[in-house]
Amino acid sequence: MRVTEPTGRRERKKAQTRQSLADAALELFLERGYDQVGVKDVADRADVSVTTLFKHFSGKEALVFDQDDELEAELVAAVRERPPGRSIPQALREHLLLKQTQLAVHADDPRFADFTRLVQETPALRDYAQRMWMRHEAALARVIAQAVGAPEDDVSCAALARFALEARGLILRHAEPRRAADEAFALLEHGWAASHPTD
Amino acid sequence: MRVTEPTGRRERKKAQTRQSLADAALELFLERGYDQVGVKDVADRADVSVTTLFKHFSGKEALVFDQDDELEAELVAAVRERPPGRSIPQALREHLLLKQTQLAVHADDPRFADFTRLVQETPALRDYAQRMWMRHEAALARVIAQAVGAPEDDVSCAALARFALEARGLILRHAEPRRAADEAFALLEHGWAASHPTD
DNA sequence: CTAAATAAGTGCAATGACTCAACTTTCGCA
DNA sequence: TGCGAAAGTTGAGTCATTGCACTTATTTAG
Repeated sequence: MRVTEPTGRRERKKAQTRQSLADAALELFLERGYDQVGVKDVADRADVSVTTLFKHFSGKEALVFDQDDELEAELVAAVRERPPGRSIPQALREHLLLKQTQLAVHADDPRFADFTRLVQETPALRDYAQRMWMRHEAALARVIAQAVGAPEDDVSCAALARFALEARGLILRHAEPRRAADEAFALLEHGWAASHPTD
Repeated sequence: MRVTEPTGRRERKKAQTRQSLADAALELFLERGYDQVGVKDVADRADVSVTTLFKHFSGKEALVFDQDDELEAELVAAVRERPPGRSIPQALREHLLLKQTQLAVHADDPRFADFTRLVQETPALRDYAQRMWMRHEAALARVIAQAVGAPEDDVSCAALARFALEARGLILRHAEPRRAADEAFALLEHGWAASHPTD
């Protein structure tokens, strides 16, 4: 009964069909556009049944985003392991910008460029991505509270967490992300500094 | 060709069926719970066809919320007609709290209490209500920008608008709304004061 | 006052995402 | 080897939402 190491052919096959589905989905969405592709089409191209598709992914939108856990870990790390002298809002601003820049860096990879364009141009996916980030609001609030020694359910920490994540949407839609981030976070940094001068 | 006064049997009938639908929906949702009621059931009780239902309401969730325009007007007014000496974040905090308190005031009306409980306990409705507020983000951002003489698309104004509306969700889920509002808005008030000392 | 324009409402079929129940196949492991 | 769990399948079904063709009532222009 091993806990680590997935071990086995079975798991590999499972991972493989999952991957086939994700690949098929991305291909089709890029070819025809998200709304022009049915769940059925994706399942067909991956050569599995629709039911199987839903055993692997919680919904149509999830076919495109395979991150989630990673995302939360990075977010928490950005706060917990921020360099000394950098405030929490600053650390969050930099983290969000970094994630944006990562996209720009891969801009030469046409796959990546097309993918981001797809997400930005499809309302359903844009919204899903935002909710995906918001899903980690609680975790972020918790780590902030820990960092400043506040109670777990402290409202200002929860507020900072939500506002910072929400700021991502603001940054995304603006042509000049850096400037947008600075202006949006100015609000949070000053406000936060007023009650937590040292963090 | 009259512009004011809707005048006419047609409009009256239309308003009536709309009302029947809203009433039927609320009754059924309270009786059985939102998810246990189909759109068909609502249409049947109001004695209209499903197609007609969708001519009156944009979706199932909309059956419960008949406000929207009013909401935006009040929000804009709260900023534009704020008493002298009160900052914009303060005005918004008070406005949101007022809307909360309005519910508490009607707490003796069992209809109202049940209604709010229904909304809070049904994820689909909770989310819809939040999106309903967020729909006025742009309008709020615009009126804030006007109030401080900033360009229409100023990022700090957009940020304040979004954060303030988003704060509503935070306030809602806390047991002590007043305190939650104070803590969440402290962030915004201090941050805003730093760059707009006089508003 | 009547006829044409307009708008409300109906019935029905279709689509598309998602679920369920009852299997069959395929591994992993004792 | 052989059993049980996990992966996958099939097929039918639910539910919100939309499009289409049609009827009926109400306006309104002439």
